[in-house]
Amino acid sequence: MSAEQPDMPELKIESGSGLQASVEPLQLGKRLREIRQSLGLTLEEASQKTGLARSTLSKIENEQISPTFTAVQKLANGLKIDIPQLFAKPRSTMASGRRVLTKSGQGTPHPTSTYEHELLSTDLARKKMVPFKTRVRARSFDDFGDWVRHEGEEFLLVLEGELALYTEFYEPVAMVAGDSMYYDANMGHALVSLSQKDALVLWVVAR
Amino acid sequence: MSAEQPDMPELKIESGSGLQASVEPLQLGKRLREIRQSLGLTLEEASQKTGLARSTLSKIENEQISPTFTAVQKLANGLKIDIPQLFAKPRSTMASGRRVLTKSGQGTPHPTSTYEHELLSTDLARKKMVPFKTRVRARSFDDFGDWVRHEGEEFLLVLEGELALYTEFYEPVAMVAGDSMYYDANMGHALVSLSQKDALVLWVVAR
DNA sequence: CAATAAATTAGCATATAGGAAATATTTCCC
DNA sequence: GGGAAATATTTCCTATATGCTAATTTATTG
Repeated sequence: MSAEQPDMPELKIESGSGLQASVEPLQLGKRLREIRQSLGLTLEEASQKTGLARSTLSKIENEQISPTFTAVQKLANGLKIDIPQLFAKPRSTMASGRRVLTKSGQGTPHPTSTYEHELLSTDLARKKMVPFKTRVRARSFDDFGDWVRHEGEEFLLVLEGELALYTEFYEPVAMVAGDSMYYDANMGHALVSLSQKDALVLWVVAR
Repeated sequence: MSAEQPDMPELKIESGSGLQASVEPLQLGKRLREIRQSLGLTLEEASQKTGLARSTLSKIENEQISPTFTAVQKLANGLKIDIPQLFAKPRSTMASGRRVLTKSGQGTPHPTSTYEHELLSTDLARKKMVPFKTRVRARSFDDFGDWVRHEGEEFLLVLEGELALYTEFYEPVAMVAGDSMYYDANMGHALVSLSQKDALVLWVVAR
């Protein structure tokens, strides 16, 4: 990490987690039981599939023991589930019909020395994407202390003006309104306005 | 699924996963060491933060023992990482410095009876997001046979004109240039131009 | 090269997980 | 309801993870 002027300083672009410090009990046992039962398996069958003893499975499900990592691997392997999924919180039936409107100019402001961000759809948590409009104040690459770099992929659409996109591994490229760019955000990147007026862009980030 | 006029018929919107059956070794020890070192912690410091003995940490990192799940919890807790992340594979395509520019109007056309899509960044595979500009030809909700519905989440920004966004669980809402909307795409949705000229929007979908 | 810090290993004590079999509980059929 | 089969839980023993202390090895640094 470096980025003197990160796109979004305090805004952690994280996956679907939302809160992270939430010390949830994470009841592995209950979780496992749900999975096993949803597969229609008895302890005996699960035992055969995983190579773990019936009794061990029972104890794990009842939270009487804390399984070893190798045991967890056997579980995941035998029941055809991947480990992150095992620990991911019970995915709140991600159906939902969420919807949030942001009227023009009514986003959440987030100014920096080089960019002037307007975060969109901020009152929706657990988004896969983070959209924001940005007015590019920078007029030279030197306005940035270092490359901006972060996890994920980024889509950029120029809304107004003219600008140059600097990227770590390519020559700078000029862009005008209507042009768009898709790039890996861990590659250093930075925008510089070329027009008299600040260029305006739409940015969408996905982790 | 229903959608007589799906946003993007043949285009599979997939995440960055790609293969899934890859039976990776999942070397927890190595992973943990990376994390600890990237935090600039010594074993002793990590020990204090996690409550696990120095020697135990060493053994775990060197894969001499298979940590208990409670140990893993202490690890995750003490080092401020969440468990799924601990087990997520080291993201293969992680590095990469992909970049693709689409000049205004140079996207891939994809017309339907209600929408006129221009797909952006099409020559980049395995994207987390699928961006496209769309000219909304529909002038009435009846122009659609049924709701458009698909996996994932969708971000919508109105670029030109005026339109109404119909969604399954809400009243229709009018939007003008600059307005944006974020919604779950499995909720039925459809756009209808209200202005004389067709409205123009930017759409970004993430699975 | 010396001095120091950090990491690995060893040995031992203890807590706890894992496996096999006994016991308890539930399910289901008559 | 009773009894048998299936399923789950508990018991007991062994294997192993964890903590502690300390010794040894391996970086780091001046």
